[in-house]
Amino acid sequence: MKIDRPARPERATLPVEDAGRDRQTKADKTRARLIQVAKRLVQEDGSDRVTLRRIAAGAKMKAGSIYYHFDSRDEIIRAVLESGVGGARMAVMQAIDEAGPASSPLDRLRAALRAHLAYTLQEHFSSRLKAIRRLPKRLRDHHMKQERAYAAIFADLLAEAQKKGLLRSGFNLSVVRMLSMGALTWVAEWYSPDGPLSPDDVADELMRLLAGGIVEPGASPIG
Amino acid sequence: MKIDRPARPERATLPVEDAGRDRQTKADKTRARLIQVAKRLVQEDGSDRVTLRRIAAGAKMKAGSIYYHFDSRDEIIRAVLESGVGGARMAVMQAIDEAGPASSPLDRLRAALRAHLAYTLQEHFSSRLKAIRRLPKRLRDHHMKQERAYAAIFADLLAEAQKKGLLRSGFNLSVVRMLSMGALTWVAEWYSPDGPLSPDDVADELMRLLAGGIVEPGASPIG
DNA sequence: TACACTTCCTAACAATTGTTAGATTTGACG
DNA sequence: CGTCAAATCTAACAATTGTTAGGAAGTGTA
Repeated sequence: MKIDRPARPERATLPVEDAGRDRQTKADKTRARLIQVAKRLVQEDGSDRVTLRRIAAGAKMKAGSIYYHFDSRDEIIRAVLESGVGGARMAVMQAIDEAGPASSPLDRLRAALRAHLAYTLQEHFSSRLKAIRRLPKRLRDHHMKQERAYAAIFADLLAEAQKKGLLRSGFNLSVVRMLSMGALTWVAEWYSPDGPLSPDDVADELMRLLAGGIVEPGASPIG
Repeated sequence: MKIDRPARPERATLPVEDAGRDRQTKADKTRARLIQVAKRLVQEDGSDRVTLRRIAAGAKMKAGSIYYHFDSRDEIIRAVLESGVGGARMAVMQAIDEAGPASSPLDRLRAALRAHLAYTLQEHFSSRLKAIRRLPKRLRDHHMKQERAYAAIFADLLAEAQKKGLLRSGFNLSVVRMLSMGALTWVAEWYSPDGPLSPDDVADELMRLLAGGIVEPGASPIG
């Protein structure tokens, strides 16, 4: 369908979110707006189902005009993914920073889990976008890189806690981390803002689980 | 695009999987084969991306012929969903039965979690299909019914354990259940059969987590 | 004013989709 | 064999998709 690409307005793929201080000015805002609209649509309906014409409509443009800002549909989706994981990363790291370096790794972990879940539910991201295998392969690689960096945050917290002797032995922390992240990622599929639970409640419930389990000590020694 | 439906070969929507004993005979097999092919395709690429022409090709037919067996594409997807959740349900219930009624609820829970994960990884279902919100609304309702019945299995096990005094108090078992199921559901996104871990290993790790948590007793009392 | 550059639109294209009507094949039974 | 229904195919349809070429506005500079 497409074979070659002719000359096109060059446009450095800048971080989109934090536009530093040297404002490239003017309607790079349009680019940001397009990403924002695409983001919302992807959140609502999944990365498939999102068409260029719907994005354009949401940004009060016509579909063809998008190609002035992006080279292809894939690049919009990539930008959306980037914005999503990047945002979560920043939110989590900020939460960790706010806990302070003197805090316990477990407290920082709780803060991180809270931030992660809050962002996930607010932006409704993980459940829709992290289904990486569903993405066309071309988008997968770049996205998984970011995903790994994000996962490393939590891995570091767990490793730190272990190093300080706060954790029981016999656990595969990598598995524990992925189980935990999966549990939180999946929250978006069942959580209702109208219910009695706040996102922090859910995160804390997981943290309690990690802390001591649900089983009464003494009952059924497993593992 | 479509407004009305003319007469069409009637075909009772039979359970598809267990064809009882009164074999409606003959190429209802074709229907089953179509579902099977669709199932595989959905597993591989997600319920979008699966086209009638690909299903037909996989079943060595032409796209138009599918309409002899199904009224629409939606009905194929629905059949696939039904087959998926139904299969998981049967696998889990069988695992529970095999544990025996004399077993501890926690042992039955472990068996159920194992069976759930095994089915999930084998059929690669949850990660692809349970993203219910992504489904067109018409398919959602019926599927969520089945999903609720499936979730009830695990809810019952937890409730039973609680009734027998095996669980610590202060937990929202509903949340715990959904966190746990989410954790397992998400395994399909990161699990690799080539790695050192078996599905049962992962399920057991979660069970250990539920049992006693990862935190050394005495460190950082949370909640 | 005119010029040049940026931004967007119009109008189409080729491809693919779900779907359908009608013809054709298959297979069992007389 | 012939007959009739079941099962599949052929060939198209309307709609929608990503994409593109070329033109039309907008916006500032000389």
